[in-house]
Amino acid sequence: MKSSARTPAATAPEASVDLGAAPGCSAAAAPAAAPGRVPKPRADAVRNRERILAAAREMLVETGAEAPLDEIARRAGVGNATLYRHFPDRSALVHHVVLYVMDRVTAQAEDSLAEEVDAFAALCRFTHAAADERIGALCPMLAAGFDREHPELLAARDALETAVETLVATGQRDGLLRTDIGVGDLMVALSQLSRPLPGTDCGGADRFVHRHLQLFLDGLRAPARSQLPGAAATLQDLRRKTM
Amino acid sequence: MKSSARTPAATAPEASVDLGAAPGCSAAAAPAAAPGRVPKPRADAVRNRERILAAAREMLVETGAEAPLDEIARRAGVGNATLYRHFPDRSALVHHVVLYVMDRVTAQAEDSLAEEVDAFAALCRFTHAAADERIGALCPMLAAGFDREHPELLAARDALETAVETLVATGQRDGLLRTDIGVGDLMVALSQLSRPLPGTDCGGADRFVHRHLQLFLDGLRAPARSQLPGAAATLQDLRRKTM
DNA sequence: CGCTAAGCGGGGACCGGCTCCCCGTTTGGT
DNA sequence: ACCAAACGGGGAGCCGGTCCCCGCTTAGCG
Repeated sequence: MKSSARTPAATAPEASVDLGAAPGCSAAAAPAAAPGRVPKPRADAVRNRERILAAAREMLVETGAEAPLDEIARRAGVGNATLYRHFPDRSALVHHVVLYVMDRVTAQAEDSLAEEVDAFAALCRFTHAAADERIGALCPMLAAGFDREHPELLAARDALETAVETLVATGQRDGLLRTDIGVGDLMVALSQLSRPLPGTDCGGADRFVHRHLQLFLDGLRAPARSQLPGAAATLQDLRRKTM
Repeated sequence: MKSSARTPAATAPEASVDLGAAPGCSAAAAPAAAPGRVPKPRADAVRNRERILAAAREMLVETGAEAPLDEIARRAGVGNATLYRHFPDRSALVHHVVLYVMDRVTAQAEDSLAEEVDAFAALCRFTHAAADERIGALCPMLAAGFDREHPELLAARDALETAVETLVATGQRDGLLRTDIGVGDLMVALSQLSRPLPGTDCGGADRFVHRHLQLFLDGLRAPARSQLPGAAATLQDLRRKTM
């Protein structure tokens, strides 16, 4: 691993999008140390928050971006009010889930390159790992409007992009990866192949995902077996449509 | 090409699901011949029916299985009442769209095998053609419950399956296609890769679909470049989850 | 050229599901 | 043991989709 803050977003309570550090009054009571820091998070509150986040990730992945919030709450084992207390609205929830997953995927990209024997092996490991993180299920949410311009999101995206870019470039430099493909090709195909097919509770399809990714990766190997139509998909191409 | 009624379903008005092919008698008068035969379809009625079907195919492909029917009507340039007059409910409409597309894809499979130089070339042609027919957009609808057991649908599915099965088997027999994959692998990956990514009006993504399919096909070529996890996906595997 | 009814179009009522709030109750923290 | 932060369930409000009703258009035919 090398850069990009990892662990924080994953588990830490971390102030919600909205609550800024506004309250100017501060010097007062015991719990609040810094100027206007929220007094304290209660133990079960943070636990519930994480349960909700986990359930939301599952539901969003299975059911899609328009999964009923009440159902997410039910699955998390909390009342719906609790969910709305932690995340003011749907987009806030999606926002945090997306950040969480992107962060983990970026970490996978960095770890893969650092730890695998060659760049192609790293690419394979990254690809399969990203699929396990259900990265494919996220694209619909990213595409579905919402927070396109949010700085946190942009930062996460950039981190992911550079990590994968490095992975691809290294593979091509070492002659292991065909040179007529771009980062965009990898990311789009990865998203598509790992997308859960609706209707199934991602129960059986999963068995196949890794097979198909492996087949795709075989097609990516260095001696190109065919000439591809169109031009390599760059990051700009993605940006214009996916984000 | 070899079997399976083709052209009829494509353009002909073709009796709706409900009205059976009862006409045993024929000799009688001009409009109403047999007991309760519909007198006649009016010219603009059949034209509207086709406009609706075409618009529905577009919308279902772009927006997904839950596209608003009123919007389909609007795009077809007819009133919503007209749509409901032709297709009593959503599932009837979807039913016809699915049949139409499956029929065309089956035809592509048969033609490809008959006309291409070798089985792998046939497989490539079929795959790209099926993507152009937006077969990927259909799976969600098939999965979304509805008419799983309808005989017309089962027949269409069987026809498609045998056609593709032949394609794959021939390729494997001739040593052009790796033998550790099954029809299911091809169909699922094809569906996934050709699925429109939501949010985009399938405008830009299309450019990439064929690139990625080609990459996947390269991975399918005969000297297998890796060992695949899991077992080849058979038709039974698909049946249990996709239909 | 005019008749007849099949077909058309738009507006609106019904309905189901999702969002979000309110208030009595529980529970963690000191 | 106290207090307030947090919880949970129930329900009002709302939005969007489905489907029907009625006056108008127009194809088909003598």
